[in-house]
Amino acid sequence: MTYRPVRRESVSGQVFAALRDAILSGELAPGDPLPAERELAARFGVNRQAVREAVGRLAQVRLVRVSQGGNTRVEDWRRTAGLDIAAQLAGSADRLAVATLTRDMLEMRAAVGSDAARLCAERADEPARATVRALAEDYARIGADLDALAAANVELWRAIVLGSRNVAYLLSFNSLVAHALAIAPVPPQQRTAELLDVPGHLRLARLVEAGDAPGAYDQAGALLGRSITALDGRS
Amino acid sequence: MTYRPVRRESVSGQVFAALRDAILSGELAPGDPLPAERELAARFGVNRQAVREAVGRLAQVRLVRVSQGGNTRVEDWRRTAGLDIAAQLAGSADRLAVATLTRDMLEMRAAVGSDAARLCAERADEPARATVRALAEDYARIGADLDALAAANVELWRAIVLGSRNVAYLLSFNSLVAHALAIAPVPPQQRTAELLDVPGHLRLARLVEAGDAPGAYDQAGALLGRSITALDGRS
DNA sequence: GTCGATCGACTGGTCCGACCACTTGACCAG
DNA sequence: CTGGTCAAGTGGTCGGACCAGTCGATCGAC
Repeated sequence: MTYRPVRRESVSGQVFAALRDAILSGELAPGDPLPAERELAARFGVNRQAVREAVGRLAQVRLVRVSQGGNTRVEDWRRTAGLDIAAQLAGSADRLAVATLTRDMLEMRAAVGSDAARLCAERADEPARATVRALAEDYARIGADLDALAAANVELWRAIVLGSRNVAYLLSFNSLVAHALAIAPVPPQQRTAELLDVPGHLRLARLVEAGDAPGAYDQAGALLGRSITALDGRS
Repeated sequence: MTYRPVRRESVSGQVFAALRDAILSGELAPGDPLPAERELAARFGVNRQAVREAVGRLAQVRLVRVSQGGNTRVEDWRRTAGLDIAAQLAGSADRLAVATLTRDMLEMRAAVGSDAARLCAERADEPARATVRALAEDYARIGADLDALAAANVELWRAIVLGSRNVAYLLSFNSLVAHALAIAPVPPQQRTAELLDVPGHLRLARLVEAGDAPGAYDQAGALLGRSITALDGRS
């Protein structure tokens, strides 16, 4: 048998998850007041502090809005929540399938990634270009191990995004990576075509290093687009 | 004189802000252990609960990682943090200028927005298309009031992003909008050219409604790119 | 001396019960 | 109708206690 880490979640974490799911699933509709903290504490059978921590985290991701004296109200996550809750949308959201979510992430990755490659070719400094080149060469040395390729792929792309000198892209990239791990492990078999295209990645690195912005943009789009079409079939 | 809301921030909010700034500014380096909660409470002169709430929020945005028994350690926000902290990077981050951050946001908006327009033209259902059309017509009726245009612009784009049926884009859009409000009010004078191009927005809406994906993509890119170049000059 | 178990100090996690600060709405006087 | 008062309810803070893990120093067996 395989040994996996024992499930060990803090009380406040469980409360957070429960409320989050209730909100994302629509059970608690936008505008609804959350039950009072004291009541939630009683209902969950935990201390009020635990509830407060959970609510604080919910507020941090803008799933609720608290106001002293007044009620804590459920926000409309479609209008307020940020990319960081995407992963947690998988099971809980209305009828949102994992496949759809994955497709969405891949699409965004393609849009952001190719523009980052363009900017990287345009304004990365020398060290950054060298890093991209080195990581691309590492990538080429790996072989056919899909998991290793996926890991190295993340590092290569991180270097490209860093080279783009665009913080927004960098932070989005972090979210996408984090969620890719959180959701279904981004079916690597669906990324086979992309990951195994070693020459394509080398070419991308060369274009970036040469400062060929349009070329890098196109090549990045070609690479990243592959996994999307691989995933299509319903849509 | 103008009356603005009195500044009123909760204790835990202040602690959160202080620690966040210390991390984003590099004062607390990645890997560093955070002082113990009890000590932070003493140093800030607040109760430990307040500290705990602040730390919980920091963990939620992945600026720190807590582990029972062990120390709470500072994460490398460049590798872990999500888009939601972007706004708060403005003053605190290393040497990150507001102008750069704004440019980054605009660039991302352009990349995401134009692809969203493409997808919206491709797979929005009828009601969604009708909404886009209606909002574009509203937009055209506003006139030269830049603030009103900016507000209507957000709604129009929200409809387009919704029509794209891509949740990742939707959530990113939320973050971008939220932060645009948080940072410098996105110098509207730098968006003048974009905002005042009413025919351009109407054309975009028509292309979306007609299902012309490439056309919508190009038109969106043209509109959104304008504010970036308007902001350039150093770069 | 090396290895391993033990133990204690320290850190985060939870709980209790109390009080403060604020909002809301009912009520009442003008 | 207006404005003020008041009580109830809600979030915010406090302190002090104890539980539950981690980590390193210590000490015994080999």
